[in-house]
Amino acid sequence: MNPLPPNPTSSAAANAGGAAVGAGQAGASGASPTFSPLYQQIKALITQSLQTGEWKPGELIPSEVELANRFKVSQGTVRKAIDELAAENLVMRKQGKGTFVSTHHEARAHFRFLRLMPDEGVPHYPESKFIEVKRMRAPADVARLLDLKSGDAVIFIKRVQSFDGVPTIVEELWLPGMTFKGLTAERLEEYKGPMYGLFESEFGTRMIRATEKIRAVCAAEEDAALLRVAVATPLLASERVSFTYGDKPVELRRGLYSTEHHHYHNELN
Amino acid sequence: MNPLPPNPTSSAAANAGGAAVGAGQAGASGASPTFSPLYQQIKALITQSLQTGEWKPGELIPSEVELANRFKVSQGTVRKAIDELAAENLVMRKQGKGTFVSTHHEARAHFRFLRLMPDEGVPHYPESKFIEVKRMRAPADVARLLDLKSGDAVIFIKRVQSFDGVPTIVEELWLPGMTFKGLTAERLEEYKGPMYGLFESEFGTRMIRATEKIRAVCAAEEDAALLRVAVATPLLASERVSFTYGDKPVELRRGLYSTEHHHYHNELN
DNA sequence: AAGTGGTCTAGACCACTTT
DNA sequence: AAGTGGTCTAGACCACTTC
Repeated sequence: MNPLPPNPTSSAAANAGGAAVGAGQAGASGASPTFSPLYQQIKALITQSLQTGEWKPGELIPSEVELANRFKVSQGTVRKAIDELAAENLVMRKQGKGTFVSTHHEARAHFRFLRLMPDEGVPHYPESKFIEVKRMRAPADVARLLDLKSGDAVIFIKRVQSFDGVPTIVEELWLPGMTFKGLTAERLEEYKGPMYGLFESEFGTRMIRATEKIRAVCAAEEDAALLRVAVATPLLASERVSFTYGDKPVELRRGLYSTEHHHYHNELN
Repeated sequence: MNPLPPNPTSSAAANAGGAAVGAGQAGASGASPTFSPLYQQIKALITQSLQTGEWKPGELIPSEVELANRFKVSQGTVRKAIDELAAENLVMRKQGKGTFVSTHHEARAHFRFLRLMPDEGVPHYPESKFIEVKRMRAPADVARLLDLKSGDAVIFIKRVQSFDGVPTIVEELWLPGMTFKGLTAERLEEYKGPMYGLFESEFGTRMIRATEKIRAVCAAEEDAALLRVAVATPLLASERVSFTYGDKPVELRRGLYSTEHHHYHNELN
């Protein structure tokens, strides 16, 4: 679209040759209502290819030189676009090898969204036990957070996670039924590794960021039993909404964390 | 130091003119044990000027062109150094105006380290009531976290913070006595604004990052009274260590947060 | 008009990885 | 040797702010 116009408007700087990208600028002279820098346009195009699956998680994307040729911009401009994507953890650069699409199938990815750390020793990967998996209609609060209509189909999951055999997390998840059609208890149980890896590989949905709200609560009877703690033990209550491309919410997760031997870790910059 | 040598080693690339910076390279030919990129060396030099107070919080630092001339490198190299400093919140760039040293005397800085948000409405700035301010000897655990020796002089502060008149946070702070010599209850009470602003202006110590550990606990009698909640109410317990330049720990803060009307907010990327 | 940071280009060489 | 990302330079123009 908009291929190689004279481009008289005040947009890209020394873009002498004329560019194959020109998303932000209307054809009219003078007025440029929605201007955005070239590298942002390139970044959007690359993100689009990530979203559509042209390059899949774990795969190598084209080199900077190749992308520069494709988009008819300089390598430096592509570099700046990829720099931002790397900062957002959408891709990973490896010197000498290339740039790879990020994936949740990695040890280091496991603790990107789970900030619960053991008080002593290195973090281990938790073991999951599923309590319940069912389809249901979204309650009003769930629907609101997932950008659905009240009563829309959702998948509900309840599970307990244990570290070294010690039950530590009990959590409930709600997923949009449309996006995760065909997700069953069997597939969850037979799948080894993080749930986000399953979502990514089997349902083409990659979580790229999340917001979390945390409070302190008292353990109710049922949760206390699952975590094997006394009733009224104080627990961390986390409500997490995860987003995929386009800031679309695709998971609501409400967890109760026992902080007997673990703590929630955060870095403030 | 090391001014304008022929610089035959394999360090900076097209650094044709010879550089005024050459920190990483020993004069010997061949071996370069602790090589670091030019822009990292520039970044370190700028950080040093921030630390020594050559440019004070809130002030304008020299322009990119000026710094490029001073360090005898290109503007692009200075730019990359400043880019990283801006990403770490040590400086703030403002197009057309210049680059400013970050300061805690800003509305937006107040909630950089305090992630407790009201469930409804916009965050207000809390009111402080000091319960206790005294000098003491550092207990072993405090000394360890502040990189002091057990028994070293520390300043202890206990206070309650209220939002819109509702007591919400009770916290205890420990500060190295050497760094904050002369800090008294009077100065704390007469000072309006965030404590980090006081530390920055009066003691020349700027907090630049922090790590936080959070757990859930039950309110003990004394804390319950201060927060006006029932005994055994679940509270968030935060332990925060703040660092200044050179990753030097200079504050330990243990806080109890009531999550009746507030929650701890976090963004996961 | 002059100065600042922001974007873009073109070309060079370096460090690392693979062939 | 060839290809990749990483660093560095030099020069241009743009958007924004101040004089």
